[in-house]
Amino acid sequence: MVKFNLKEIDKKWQEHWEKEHAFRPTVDTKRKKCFITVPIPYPSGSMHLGHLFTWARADIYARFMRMLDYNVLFPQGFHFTGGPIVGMSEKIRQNDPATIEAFRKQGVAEADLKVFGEDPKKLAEYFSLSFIEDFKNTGMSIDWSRTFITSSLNPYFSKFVEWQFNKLRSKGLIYEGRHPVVWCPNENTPLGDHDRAVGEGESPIKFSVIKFRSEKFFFPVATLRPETIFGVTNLWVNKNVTYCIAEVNGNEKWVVSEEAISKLENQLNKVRILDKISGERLIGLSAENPLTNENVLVISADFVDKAIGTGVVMSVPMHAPFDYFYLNKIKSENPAMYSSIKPKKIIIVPGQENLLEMAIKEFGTSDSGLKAATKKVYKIEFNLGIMSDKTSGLEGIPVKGAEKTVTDLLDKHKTHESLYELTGRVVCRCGTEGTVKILDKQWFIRYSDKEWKTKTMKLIENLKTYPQEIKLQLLNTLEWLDDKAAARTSGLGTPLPWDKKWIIEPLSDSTIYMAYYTIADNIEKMNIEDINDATFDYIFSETEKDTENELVKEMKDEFNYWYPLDMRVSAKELLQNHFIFFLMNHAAIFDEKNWPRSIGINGWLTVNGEKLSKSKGATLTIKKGLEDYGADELRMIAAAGNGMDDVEWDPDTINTFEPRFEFVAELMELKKTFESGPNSFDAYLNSRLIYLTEQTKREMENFRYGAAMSHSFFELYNEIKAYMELGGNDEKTVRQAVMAFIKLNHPFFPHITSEIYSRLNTDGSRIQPSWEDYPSGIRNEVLENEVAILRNTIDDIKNVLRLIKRAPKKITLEIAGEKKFELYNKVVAEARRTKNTNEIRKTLRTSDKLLDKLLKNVNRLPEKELNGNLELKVLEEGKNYLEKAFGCKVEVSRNTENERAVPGKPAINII
RNA sequence: GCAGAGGUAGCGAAGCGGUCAAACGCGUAAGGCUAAGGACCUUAUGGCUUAGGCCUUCGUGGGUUCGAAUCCCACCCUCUGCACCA
Repeated sequence: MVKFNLKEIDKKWQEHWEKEHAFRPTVDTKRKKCFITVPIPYPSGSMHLGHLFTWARADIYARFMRMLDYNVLFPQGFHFTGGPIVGMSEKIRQNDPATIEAFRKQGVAEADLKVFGEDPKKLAEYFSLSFIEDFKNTGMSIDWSRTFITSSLNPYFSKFVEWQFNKLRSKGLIYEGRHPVVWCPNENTPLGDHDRAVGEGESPIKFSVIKFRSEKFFFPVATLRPETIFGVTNLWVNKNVTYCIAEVNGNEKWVVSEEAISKLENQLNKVRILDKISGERLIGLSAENPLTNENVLVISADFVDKAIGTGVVMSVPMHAPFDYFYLNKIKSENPAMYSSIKPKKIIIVPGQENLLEMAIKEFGTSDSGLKAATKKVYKIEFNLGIMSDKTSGLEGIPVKGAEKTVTDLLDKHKTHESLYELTGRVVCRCGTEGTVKILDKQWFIRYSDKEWKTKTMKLIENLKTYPQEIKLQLLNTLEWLDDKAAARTSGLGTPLPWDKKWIIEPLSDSTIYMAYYTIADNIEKMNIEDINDATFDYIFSETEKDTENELVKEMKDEFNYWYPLDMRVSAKELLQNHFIFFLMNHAAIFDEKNWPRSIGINGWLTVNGEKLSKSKGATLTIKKGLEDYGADELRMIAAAGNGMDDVEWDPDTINTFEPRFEFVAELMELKKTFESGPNSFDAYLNSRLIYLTEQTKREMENFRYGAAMSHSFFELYNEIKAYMELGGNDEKTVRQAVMAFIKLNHPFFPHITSEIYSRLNTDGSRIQPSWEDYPSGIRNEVLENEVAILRNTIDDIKNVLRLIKRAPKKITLEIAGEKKFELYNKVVAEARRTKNTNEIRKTLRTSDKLLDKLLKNVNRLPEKELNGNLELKVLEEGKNYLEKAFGCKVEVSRNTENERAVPGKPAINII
């Protein structure tokens, strides 16, 4: 019995690799190279099974490429840039129970916790080291001599990022501008999705503010549909709301709700409150529509919300259900005063003339009903509506285009501003209501740049993507990609070189660092003061200026050898943010020959139906996993899926790992019992080996490890077992099959395969398996068919025995005569061409019972012709197995007469 | 809302025009092996069937084809991303 001590084997080989520097490649221009990366993790917690899924895939790729004799570089750094690490440290210092509990759960000692609270850097370092340990313990073939951290904590890396940003700026791809963000007024910081207690996904939306002039001041109304200004019949205020009269930007007096004041201020307006006035007192005033110059009345309505917009609303009854309903209401309440107000229809939807009335009928006049009606009316009018003849000059143009025309017109009259509102309620984790703030003098990367996008499109077209579909998604993302704020005022990171109060934010400083790996070890040997933009220009560009500095020369050589990046592996959530920036920045900064070659994207891992997010993952850490399982066993996780779908990983699968390897290893120890004397089953197994090797390789190359492993691990194992069972007993064949098993599975399970390989490969010619001598050649498909027939026959016998419910005394198998095989093979040949039975009948021009039978199930015919003599031989050789399995005498013969004997289906007689 | 991916047996997951009642794995059941449990081995696992057969299935409803899990159309449902956030 072979028994493996997996823990010992893991340790043995990990130490071996470490000692040999097995994964620390050097520049060797004679060899083909392969450069692989996975996005740098943010070390704010422990590595969990979700991480392992992605990294195992990268490592399998790395090991596979090494077996194909590539010089493989697979380095790994850590991302310190950003806010959360600092935030966590802060929370620990404040004794936040939830945060502290989360760290304790991951096994962090109290003394360490204390240190985390004092210094965020220590926290990040702690988890970086923890990651490295987990990577090593799971057998990741990472070159640790090139690891680095980001942010100003690593001045060398900061120099590199400064070079990148200076470069982008010099190409005109960075500019200073303003930008609305969701803002926490308490913490004075932008509120990202992760910082919110309520309102994930909500964002600022731009309202038009149109100013209606009245005698003493302006009524600024906020609207999402400025084109409806032609249909305004009145303005709405709320009599129960307190309004402010305020001087805005020095020269105009506006009437707005009290709540609107801080919004205006946050959005870069200078506001001075002059007076406060009850909504009641605004009723009855009139104001001038800036486009139509009509005077409209100010009326009170309860639905006007002081917190939305300016607290002043324009009423467009024919296109807004709220306005329609409330106007009718006050008209009926006070006809004398308001009956003269006549709604105007300014948008026509062909075929839906009574759209608004129908919508109100459909949803009712409750608040929620009117809301639903509004949604419907807006949507239909926006998409299908056409401006009517009551819209001086805009008649006939679609609503879709009218908005811009109207705002342009209003701008010309200087009666239009804008105001951002949130698409929904946002509450900060600190409990404060979020709001919109416009950040001034913010730095942007011009990702909207047409020329840049075109260049990137070219890059993406030449990029190999696994799976294929993600290329389309990248191109689509490129289309809507807009400018991105590149810096913030808090968190770790590298300051902008020309404006040091800004810190470059994490998604922007992590776009080209893969190039940094090629120099990461050497650059730290330099004096930091000697490094400047010229150094990097020299290293990373084509220019062949000479330099005295040998070290810099070496870095240039390293870069030239290793770049471009051959493969980048990640989970799908990074595709439309990190990956697109990564590609765009490469297009901008590097020469075309250094653009990335391929990317591999995987889905999310679920375990027992649960997604492994950061919080859930805390309970499924690698450290916990390694307590129960060997490294290779955990690595079976890579088989969990092939494409971008979320994949469920079933830990029970692990149970099948050890017995299979034990069985395979045992085969070699038992070799003395093998008699030599190859038979059909040897040729059969060889043929299957060739097939499964081809399949495995193909799936490996396509980055489909689930499929690859199912061939290399499960199917191959089954084939070897079937071979033994049917009576194969040739030592050479078994050895070859075992070797194939070891080799094909080496990328997945490097420890145990190395162990078995080293035991088998006693001449010591090779330390690590290679694909150089994997089984190859031409398959014997006819033989494969015939063995399949033997197996089907076995099934059929069992089937029959079950039916007759008694033990057989004797079984005879009669194989069809040669004539039948001739006809059969003719049909098979025809069926390859067409499966149309009438056509086959026509070409063969024979009528025969057998032909009828075959044509009845055309689609069950094999691809290849059968051979009667071979069928006889295979069944003869399977006789031993049959006799043993069924416990009776078995006879195999050829019988031309037996009606039931059909090629591929011998007649079975049970006595 | 926009963009992309997907819905297959008890579960996970292959298959992407014809050897498809559907690979492979897990689970479950029976038998073997065990002092026993685990592991392991054998068999079964859509339904019916006393001779290898038949019938019904691949989100729902249509369509194309000699033939559809696979192609087309519509609908329902799920997942991912949508930016200052790693």
